[in-house]
Amino acid sequence: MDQNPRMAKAAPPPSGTTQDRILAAAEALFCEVGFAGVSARDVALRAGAQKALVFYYFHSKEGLFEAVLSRYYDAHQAALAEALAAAGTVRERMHRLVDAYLDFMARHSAYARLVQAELSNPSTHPLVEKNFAPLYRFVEDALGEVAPDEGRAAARQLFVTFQGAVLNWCTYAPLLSRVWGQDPLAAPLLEDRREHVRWLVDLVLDALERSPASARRAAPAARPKGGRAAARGARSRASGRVTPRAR
Amino acid sequence: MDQNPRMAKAAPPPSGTTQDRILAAAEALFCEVGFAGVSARDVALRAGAQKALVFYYFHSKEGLFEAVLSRYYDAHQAALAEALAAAGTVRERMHRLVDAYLDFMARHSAYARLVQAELSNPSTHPLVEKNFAPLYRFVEDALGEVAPDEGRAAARQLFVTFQGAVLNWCTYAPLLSRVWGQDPLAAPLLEDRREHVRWLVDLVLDALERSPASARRAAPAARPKGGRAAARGARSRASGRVTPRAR
DNA sequence: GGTCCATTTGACCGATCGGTCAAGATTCGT
DNA sequence: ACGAATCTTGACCGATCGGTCAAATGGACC
Repeated sequence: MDQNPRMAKAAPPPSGTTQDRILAAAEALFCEVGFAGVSARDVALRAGAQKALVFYYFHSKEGLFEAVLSRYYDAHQAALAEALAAAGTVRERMHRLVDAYLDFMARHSAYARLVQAELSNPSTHPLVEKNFAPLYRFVEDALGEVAPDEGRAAARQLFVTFQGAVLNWCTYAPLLSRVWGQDPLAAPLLEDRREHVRWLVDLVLDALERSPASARRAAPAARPKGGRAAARGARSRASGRVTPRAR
Repeated sequence: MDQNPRMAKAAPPPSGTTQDRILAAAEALFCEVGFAGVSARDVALRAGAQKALVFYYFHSKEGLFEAVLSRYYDAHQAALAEALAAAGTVRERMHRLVDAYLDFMARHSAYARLVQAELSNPSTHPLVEKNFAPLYRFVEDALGEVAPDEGRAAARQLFVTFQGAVLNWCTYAPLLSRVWGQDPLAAPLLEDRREHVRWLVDLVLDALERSPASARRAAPAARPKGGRAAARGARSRASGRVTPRAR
């Protein structure tokens, strides 16, 4: 009886402050079993701390979740910003963006699954939205360089498509792994995926370069037609911006 | 968390047997708040039944979840099968498949979100896998008509890409709706999405027809080259394996 | 010494959870 | 009409949940 060593404590050595250890434990646990599946007692146990300390430092379970989420989104946005910062042709920068996204998601697939999981929970997805919105605007700005505002190749369409092409490979990995008998996030299959997404990006960019007007065909009303990037830049407020566009 | 969705108790539609009413209530609740967020008491309350009846008919909460899941997957697979059944060129059938998928997911976006949510839960995703696997093989067989087995345009790559392009539009709808100020699942935006996915399908099919060899470039070994669908059918019937990898 | 303040502890609370049970009510074959 | 099988009820169980609290620690400054 007594304390069963079945629950991995993983970090009983006093690495970092108590607050950091709780945050790290919560991070791991939320990703493993989702928000509802984690109890404050579990978090404290893995952090080698007392349950009450969870509430002392983070006030509530939702506060803890929020802390974990924003830490992740910061890393997420930083990874994408770095990929977009360097110079190069539009095509090179798109490839870098998609590469960085794939690498980040493959490394943090549990986090990606967590976010997708909480999407269905109406009480927690305001938290997700708060982090998602600036990230979306950031990427949409980047896509606005190559894609029109409306029509069947609009920036928002490409965003969802490329985002889904990369993300679902990672979030569906546990399922696909069983169906295929191989891990989609391990070296051979992950590189296959990278090849595919790059191929897809090139396909779309070729089509956009070949006939930029036809891609916009489905858009009915003529729009005021200011500089597209300028209009878009004005829309995204100054606060959320991370990297000024270098072209 | 919040007790908003709990208050839906009185005036249960006397339609159907008690078992059906419980199943319908569970369906709605699981989609609203996920597996962990639903209690047997909630289900019984909404169904206008007694809590013990949930366990009488479905043995456990997981049994109830399994019943809900398989009912949904049956409808899902039926929708896709109908789209693939009719005759036509490969391109027409691919368009119909994607259309049917988009329509089904737009109508059942809550279900799509539920499935994605439970993907992160290792204790429930065997249940999801049991339903996902045959559906995957079914669609992969269809894709095998147009796509090679390996390389950057392999059937499995296209599956994840198109599936993600359609599905994420629906599962991310609550988030995108707030960012855009419009509902992605309502008429105007949903048709925009359909245009985009059709455009994307054409882009890929054109590329595959133009140079079927180059798409397969990354695949080194020459394969026996029997009828692709036949070989795939035999393979998937025989065992869980889909494609032996040579690299 | 003493005092202040952030940190830590362990016991405690009410509510809710999934699941069981024995006994009543209803339906049905005969 | 009668017993058997099926369905329904409400009370009940042990466990766990998020969250609180008063008291104990321990170091920093005077």
